[in-house]
Amino acid sequence: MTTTLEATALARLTPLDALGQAAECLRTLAHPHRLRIVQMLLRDRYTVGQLAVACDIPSHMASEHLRLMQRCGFLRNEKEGRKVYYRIVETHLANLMACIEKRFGPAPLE
Amino acid sequence: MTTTLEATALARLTPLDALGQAAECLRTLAHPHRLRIVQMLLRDRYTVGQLAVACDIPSHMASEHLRLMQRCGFLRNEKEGRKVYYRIVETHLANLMACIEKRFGPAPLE
DNA sequence: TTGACATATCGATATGTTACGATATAATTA
DNA sequence: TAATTATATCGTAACATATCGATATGTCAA
Repeated sequence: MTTTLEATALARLTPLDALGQAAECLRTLAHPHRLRIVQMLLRDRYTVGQLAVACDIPSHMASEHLRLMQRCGFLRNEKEGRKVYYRIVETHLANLMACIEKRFGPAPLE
Repeated sequence: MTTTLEATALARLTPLDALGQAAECLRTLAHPHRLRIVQMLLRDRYTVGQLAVACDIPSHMASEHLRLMQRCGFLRNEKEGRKVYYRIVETHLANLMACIEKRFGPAPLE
């Protein structure tokens, strides 16, 4: 290849290892049920069971989705009796979700 | 489960099939080399070979990444001789990438 | 203390993704 | 025409992910 890139063209690019972290977060987010869960948790906190009902999945699957997102630093949980409430702690998720909603329709009947 | 959700809590949520499309797009984006490619293409158009050099990958892999993103509607290509230039056509990618850069560091030395 | 409930974990299986080498196509140059 | 360059495709092996049923743990209520 004769192709060489100007130094200026490569400047100001996010380093690859940071993009690797970003990719991991995006992969974690890239699931319809997890997106719904995030969308709900951006409005309020919910229990595993409530989220499972809203996604129409068994609660042990909701639990697994929540575990993945918690491992990514998106969520934190609060035990209350035998229920476990989850809520968003990663503040950037609101912006990201807003982007997604702008593209894919936020909710019908704006 | 005793849990029932208020109608209002479920209102204004993006329907699951739209979230499925969103998830597919996010999965396509969720790769460090593809993120770098998108970041570069948001600044200018580049050939397969140039992108391959920037990502330090063989050009047939860059080609594959570009194919995936084109299939998602993110990119379009323009043949010029034996070179093929790619550019962004999905306008929402700029916003999304801005979100990602805000979280993971856009580029060193702002 | 027993039974029901809410959540979490485990192991197995199915499916999807990534990267690679080999090869193909198409355009350019010698 | 033959060799070279740029890109694309194919088959495949390694690896990751999703889902499921079964089971475990912790909490509450009768």
